[in-house]
Amino acid sequence: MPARIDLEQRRRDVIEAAFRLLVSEGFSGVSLRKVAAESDLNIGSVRHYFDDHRSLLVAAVTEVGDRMGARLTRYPTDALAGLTGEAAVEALQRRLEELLPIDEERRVESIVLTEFIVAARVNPTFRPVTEQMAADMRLVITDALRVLEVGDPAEEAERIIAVLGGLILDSVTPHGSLGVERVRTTLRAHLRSTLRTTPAPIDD
Amino acid sequence: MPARIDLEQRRRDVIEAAFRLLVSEGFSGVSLRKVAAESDLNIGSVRHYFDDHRSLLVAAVTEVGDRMGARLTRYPTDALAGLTGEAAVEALQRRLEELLPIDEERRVESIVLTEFIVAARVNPTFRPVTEQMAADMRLVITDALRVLEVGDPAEEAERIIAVLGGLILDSVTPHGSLGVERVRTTLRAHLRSTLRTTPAPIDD
DNA sequence: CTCTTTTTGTCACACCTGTGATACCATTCG
DNA sequence: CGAATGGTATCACAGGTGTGACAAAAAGAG
Repeated sequence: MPARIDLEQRRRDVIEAAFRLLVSEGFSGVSLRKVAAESDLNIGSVRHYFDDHRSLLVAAVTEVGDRMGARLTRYPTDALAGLTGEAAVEALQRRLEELLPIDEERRVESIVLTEFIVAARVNPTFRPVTEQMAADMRLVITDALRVLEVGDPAEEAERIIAVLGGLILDSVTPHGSLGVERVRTTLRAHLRSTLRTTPAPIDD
Repeated sequence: MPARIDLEQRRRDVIEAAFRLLVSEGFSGVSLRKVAAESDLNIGSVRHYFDDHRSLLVAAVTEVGDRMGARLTRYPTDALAGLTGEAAVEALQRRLEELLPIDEERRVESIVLTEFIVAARVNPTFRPVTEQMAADMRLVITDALRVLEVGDPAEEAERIIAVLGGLILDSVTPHGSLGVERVRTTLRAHLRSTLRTTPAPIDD
């Protein structure tokens, strides 16, 4: 059987093309014909690697989910044990910056993820992936805060998740001109306040 | 000339129908024919009140922008002057809850706004409105923090905006099962920390 | 070589979209 | 009354969509 073609690689290429379309045209711009053109393939070929339009999209959201999951677990939580003050802030900051659109690669993933999250509101097909991601994120952050001995880790994790989500949406979408530096410093400020570094200078 | 029909009211009805479609089917579900069906009108009538598909959407995003703007300026900022502690938290909380999807009306507006914000990333048509909204929000919150004599109001406003955005996205989208109560308490917790009420109970 | 299986390519179909161009109705004005 | 105008209703067209059904090509297996 002629299996010259690396099937997995081809699928990856097609998904990558879908990512580019997601970025440039948004969710509704990802049609089979456009994906075929973007990946320099015939629509017949694309349909050979993906049964459906739907299954292509599911593969795409799964891919971005996997990548985000990998970013989440890149740094072991145990390594946070014992850290305090600015060292704790920096360690946590490094972990969470993995999820922020601070470079082109992460920007693409953030956009793709955002498009799917919004699409999932109406299209239940994508919910398993987005819900799994949200659950993983909640768990990892909560655990990290617990190891760092933060009071009420669940509540503080909720706030951090909200901050992350807001920052991602703001910087990905062009309504606030929220630059990379601003995103990072805003996150850092929030982490400092969460970890109760800088003991609240009250000025009166 | 037979002007029996209240033109503005009709336009409002159509926009309301567009809102319902935005909620139930998302941005790409808002077609002229569907809007016509949803508003119990003929497509010819819809096109009589709105030249374009595009101009209908612009009218819709403008409407939601106006409503959000009204919510932002509902409470005068001056009324915050002199407030401290829990009173300040509650006052600010009440203002900001206007923007959160805490009831059905606000939920619809949040969804509509979210759909347009995401759409605006790729479709520059909607940017003027979304950018104006973001600017207004930034200004109002910054002013409020200034009146409440918070240090570095701009930076703290940025964080509050991020929290609001994240909470809205999380509660509107079904990936985290973030209930109304949880949204409110999370916001309140953040405002308490911003206004430095509850002087950080460290437990060791 | 032939056979088999993968990969590519092409039609056609039904459906939905926005839109241009109308016609028709109804009501108010002169 | 007639006429003008706001409102309603259709039709047709070009363009895009996913998909079913194929055929053609290409390359390893025997």
